[in-house]
Amino acid sequence: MSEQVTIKDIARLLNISPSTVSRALKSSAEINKETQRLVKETAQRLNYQPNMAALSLVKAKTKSIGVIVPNLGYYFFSTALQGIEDTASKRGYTVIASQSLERYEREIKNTKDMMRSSVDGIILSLAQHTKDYTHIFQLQQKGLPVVLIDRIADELNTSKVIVDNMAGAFGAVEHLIKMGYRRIAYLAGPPELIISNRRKEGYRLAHIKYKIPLDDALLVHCEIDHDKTVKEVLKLLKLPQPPDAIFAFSDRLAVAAMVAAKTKKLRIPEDLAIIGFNDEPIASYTSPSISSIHQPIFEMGQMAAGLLIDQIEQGKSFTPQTKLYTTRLIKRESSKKR
Amino acid sequence: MSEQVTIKDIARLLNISPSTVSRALKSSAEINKETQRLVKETAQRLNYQPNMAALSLVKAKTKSIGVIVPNLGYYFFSTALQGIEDTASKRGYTVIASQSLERYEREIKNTKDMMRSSVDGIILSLAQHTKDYTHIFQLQQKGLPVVLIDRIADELNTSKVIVDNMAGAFGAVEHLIKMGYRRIAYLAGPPELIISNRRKEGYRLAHIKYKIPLDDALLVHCEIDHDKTVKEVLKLLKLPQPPDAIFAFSDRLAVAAMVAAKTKKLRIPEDLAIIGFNDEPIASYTSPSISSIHQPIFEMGQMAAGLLIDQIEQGKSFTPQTKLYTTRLIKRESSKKR
DNA sequence: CACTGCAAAGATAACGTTCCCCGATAAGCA
DNA sequence: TGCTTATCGGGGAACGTTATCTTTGCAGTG
Repeated sequence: MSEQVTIKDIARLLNISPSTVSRALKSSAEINKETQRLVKETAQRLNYQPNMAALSLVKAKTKSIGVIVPNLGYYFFSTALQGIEDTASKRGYTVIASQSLERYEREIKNTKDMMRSSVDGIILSLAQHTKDYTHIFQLQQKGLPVVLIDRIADELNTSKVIVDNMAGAFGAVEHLIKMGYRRIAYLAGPPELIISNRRKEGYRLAHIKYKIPLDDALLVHCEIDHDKTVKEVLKLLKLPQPPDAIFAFSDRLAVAAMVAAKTKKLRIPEDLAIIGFNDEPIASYTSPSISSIHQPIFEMGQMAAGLLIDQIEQGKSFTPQTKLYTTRLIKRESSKKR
Repeated sequence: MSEQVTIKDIARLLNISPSTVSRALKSSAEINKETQRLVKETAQRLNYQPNMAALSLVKAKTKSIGVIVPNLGYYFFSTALQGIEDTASKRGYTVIASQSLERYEREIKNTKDMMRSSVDGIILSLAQHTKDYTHIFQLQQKGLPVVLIDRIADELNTSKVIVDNMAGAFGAVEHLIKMGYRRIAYLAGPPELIISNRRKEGYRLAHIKYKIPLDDALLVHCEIDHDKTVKEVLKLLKLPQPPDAIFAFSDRLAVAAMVAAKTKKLRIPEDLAIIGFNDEPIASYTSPSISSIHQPIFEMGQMAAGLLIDQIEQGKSFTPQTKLYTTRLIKRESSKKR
């Protein structure tokens, strides 16, 4: 139950004043080298740990950043969190993570909680249905830096870390086309999701480039829910002119598509090719394995934390930046040439 | 950039002393009802938020708890975290989550970081290879309550939240036996994992009860790694007397087993039945869907947080408790009668 | 009318740290 | 010798809150 050692304890022990100890510990120039050595040595010996609460109080900074993501169970977010933690810890910051569980109200509550625990800044990925941004404006009004990652909104003037969704989708669809598929469905995410819409744009452009007609019947929006998605895909497969390939918004949806196809006894990829997005581990666990679009998620997390901390430390002289990462096509069995 | 409102501001505005405001806000009995109303009202109006740093300083409590788990990408841990956040937030605590990524050194670093940010207590799930517990003893020596969840160690005298692994495994194997399978392999986790060993015990007992001979060749340990597991299962299937069923330590391993079986063109469950553990979503996404052992993960998280906070608030009068949850057998396609 | 008792609220110290301002000592300079 | 100037440290306030101790004012009592 050892009481925490404080600066005062060290001061008393060495018969110097607390101010001196404080300055010695941060290697201030106006303290004798010898004294500094002595102070640092005893601090070490007594296992002195600075009291963060006191520090926060006087500096009005907590050296902690908040992270709010839809769901840490998603591969994307738990991986991004690893990247965030990585640079945060390297730069001396603590991470407070929370999940909105895709619910707008929870996102609000989480931001409020973050403000209460007075983080120095927030990394946010919007919940599925968030379309009112007053909670974020409030943060900015309070002077709290915000960085958006992946699930961004154009209306917000913050730093943003994203992947080139349009190019990624274009590449996926182009790949399917080159492999000989012509009737390609897009299993989109919820219509509110800006990233899903960007991918739709890429899907569209690929069709235009290769002069393949677009068919609205092949565009279906799905909630991020396995069972509902399976049903949507079954409907798709019952069309008079069913698709011969599916480009899915995420690997999870791609898996659902595969399940649906299997219940209809379709062969993959011969009868139906599938490609997903994210390059989640699950994509390579299925049989056949699922082609996907890879994003550098860990690095994106690192970048988000870096941008946030830069802004925290530079203050209002910092101008929000948008970092766009490029994707990589991962070819697997589910999209082989037919 | 609105400066934070403090108790002093309210005091100045109402021409009363800060002490009065403080007491009024916490509804102290020795403050006039009318004054209390007034204070609370203006606090509300000015959107007063107590300064946590100041509070921590005077109370020597931070109202935050640390969570260290192997990987938030695992369904178990992200779900448990939801439960933890749920009761923590209900009881006024902030959660600081971090991942050891199954690495012992990271677990150490994380505990150190937690001590630095002076959390009031820690919920921990051990990394795969952790077998030296000095970092945990240090925490306890500092007077920091610790609760272990799922990945526990018998050597540690802390509260523990676990599932009855032995009974769960027994039920899984018994189910396979009742469905007509006789040569059941156990795809165990790493040998260090106590929960894997408990499940082995259940596996063993079921064999004894039903008088089925045990065969060491049917017991293989796997890292928590898809590809390696696939290889292990392929080896298993090449045995002179291959298994007709597999009980996997986790649903992830079960999925790997299924992939391996499919490359050998085995029919599931006719040629090889499979049952997993955890009842992860992935288990129902595969085709055929995978039977599994369900654990009340969210509730376990809630319980862990509850126990921890109880201990934090009761101090040393609290005696560590172990909460044992029961599992539930979820029957799906992969273990149908042959 | 003086005294007691009590309700209500003010004053002050304390938590651990930093930072600004000042004091002491000794060296350098004219 | 008397002055300035570094060099090195000390003193004390401040950050926002709570807890302990006092003070104030007023009603009730005999």
